[in-house]
Amino acid sequence: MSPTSRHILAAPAWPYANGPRHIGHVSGFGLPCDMFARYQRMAGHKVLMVSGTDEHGTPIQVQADAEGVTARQLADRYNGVITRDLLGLDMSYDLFTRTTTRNHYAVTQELFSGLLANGYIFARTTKGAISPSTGRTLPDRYIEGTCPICGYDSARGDQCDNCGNQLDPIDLINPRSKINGETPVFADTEQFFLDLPAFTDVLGTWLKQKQGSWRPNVLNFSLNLLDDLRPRAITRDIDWGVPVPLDGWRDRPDKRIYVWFDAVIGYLSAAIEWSRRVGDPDAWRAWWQSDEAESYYFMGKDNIVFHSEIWPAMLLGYSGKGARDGQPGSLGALNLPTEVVSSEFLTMEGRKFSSSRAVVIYVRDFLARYDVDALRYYVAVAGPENTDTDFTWSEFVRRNNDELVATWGNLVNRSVSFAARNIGEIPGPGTLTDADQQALARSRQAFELIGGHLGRSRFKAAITESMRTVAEANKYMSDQAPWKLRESDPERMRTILHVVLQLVDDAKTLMTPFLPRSAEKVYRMLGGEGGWAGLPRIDEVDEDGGAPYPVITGEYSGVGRWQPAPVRPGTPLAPPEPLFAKLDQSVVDEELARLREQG
RNA sequence: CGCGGGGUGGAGCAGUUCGGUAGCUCGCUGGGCUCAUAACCCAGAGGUCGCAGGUUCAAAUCCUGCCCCCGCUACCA
Repeated sequence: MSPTSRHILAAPAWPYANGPRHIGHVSGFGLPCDMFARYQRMAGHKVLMVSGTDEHGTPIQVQADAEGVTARQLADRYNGVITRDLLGLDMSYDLFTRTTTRNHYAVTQELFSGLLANGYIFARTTKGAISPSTGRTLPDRYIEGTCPICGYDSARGDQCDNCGNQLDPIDLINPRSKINGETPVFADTEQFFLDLPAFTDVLGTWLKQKQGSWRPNVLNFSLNLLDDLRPRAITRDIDWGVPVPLDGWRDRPDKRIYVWFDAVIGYLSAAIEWSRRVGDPDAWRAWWQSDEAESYYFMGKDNIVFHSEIWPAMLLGYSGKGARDGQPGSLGALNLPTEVVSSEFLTMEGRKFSSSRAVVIYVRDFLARYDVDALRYYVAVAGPENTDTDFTWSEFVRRNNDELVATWGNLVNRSVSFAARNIGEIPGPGTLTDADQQALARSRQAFELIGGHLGRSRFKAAITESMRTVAEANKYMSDQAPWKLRESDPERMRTILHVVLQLVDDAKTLMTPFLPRSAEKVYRMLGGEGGWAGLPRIDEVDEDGGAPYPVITGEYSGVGRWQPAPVRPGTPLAPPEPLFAKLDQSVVDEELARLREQG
């Protein structure tokens, strides 16, 4: 059974570097993407999972100003924080980098230049809001004033929250900056625009091919947007961002490429950076330019438009495939996403996550108190895969205790400790009964079934099926009751234990994409040597002697395979430590109290 | 306002594409077992699928209208 090895790009959204990650940030797309990538690697495919921190844009600039630091300093800080958050989650990035690298600047400018050369980017003068004290673009949502329609005095620049009407900030009565209260100036400003309407037909043809394979929340939404594509400004009056690569613009301190334009390019630039770091500068092409290559993008529902319309339009335009055709840029033609996988949102105890209102649990705080696999299990089984879901501490404790500990943790514990105390090693099989054969066959069949779910990003179905497989192993052990045979039939007892431990070993493999760290423990428990799950690490790197920065990377090839592996009779066994910690009910009250204190 | 997603036993969800006596996990009740982190195994109770109509021999599943929650609506990311 040697499936054709495919090249699979796993592309999780880039976290914005304005603060530490909370579990809402990572539950929708980060962890699911990691589960997907881990499965695909185990299935024998060549996976490239790249991402990084998204560090440009107005919010970081504003926050930096407020703290009296530079945008660069703020980005450095949160790049470090987020990198550690994601490492703690065992996210198996081949490269987790950032958007403030020279490489990323160069790739962004190349995409810009290619789109410009093909006529898909044009300059236009528009009237925009400018902060008089800084000269920077003041985005609509940073402006408030009195609604010209209903008179509400805290209308936002783009919409009135009172009457619901869409607004233009220039129409607001007494407009003011939400940043510092000053009155914005509406001035003519020249910006570059991406000609999205030039891609309406190509995008429509492409999206319609995805009927039946993409989740409906992405596809229906994206198809609908096609009717109203308009040119989108891709530069801003700001000094924090990628410079516009044109004479007369390059050195201007007041014009930069818009953060979203450069952020999505990160998927490509990070792949290129990874290639250089592994010493094979063209390696990225296998994931971006081969007809057979596949790419899967994971994000929250608020980012669908950037991944299903804008980024594909950029890829098409750069490749010379829009309404005006053109030539591919110097990198060559680039592939469109195979699939855009969007999650819905996680809420927290019935409310939206909000750092400012302290409705939040940060990844680092969570991991300081609980197992990473307890969180990964919760996200897999109860995450916002198809609908918004609510994280509650009581549900977390229940899922941990009554499902993860009771079912999987206990199977490992009862089987390994029984075998360790009564035999001391993995016993060999005697004659297998029908029940034995059947249990082993069911376990083998689970690989295809669960693998199918994982390959289609159906994580909830996959983990549920995995747990069902574990429950069947528990039932097999109960039915066979080896503890009754210690005196009467030790040979039969050894056979049963052999089968049970084989089931445990299989289940460990099935659990690896979801719960890599505990799978690693079970692997060792059963005598495995070397690495199994492939855990990431942080390296300090730099570019040509520039300032060092941390990246997540790791060696994930040659680790566990998605197939049963025979246990080795004779392997010594020791009574195990519990795989997962059972949580006391008081955890719920403590965490709720902590939330109240913060809020 | 428009568009998209969701509204299924106590809790959390699947099922709705191709309509046919409502399914999973947990909890609950009763029983069993004792290898195991009072974990494991068996049996049972519990819902008519947001609301109101309609189509059909038959609807959670199709059609119409309405209500509620979430997101997007393009210079927040």
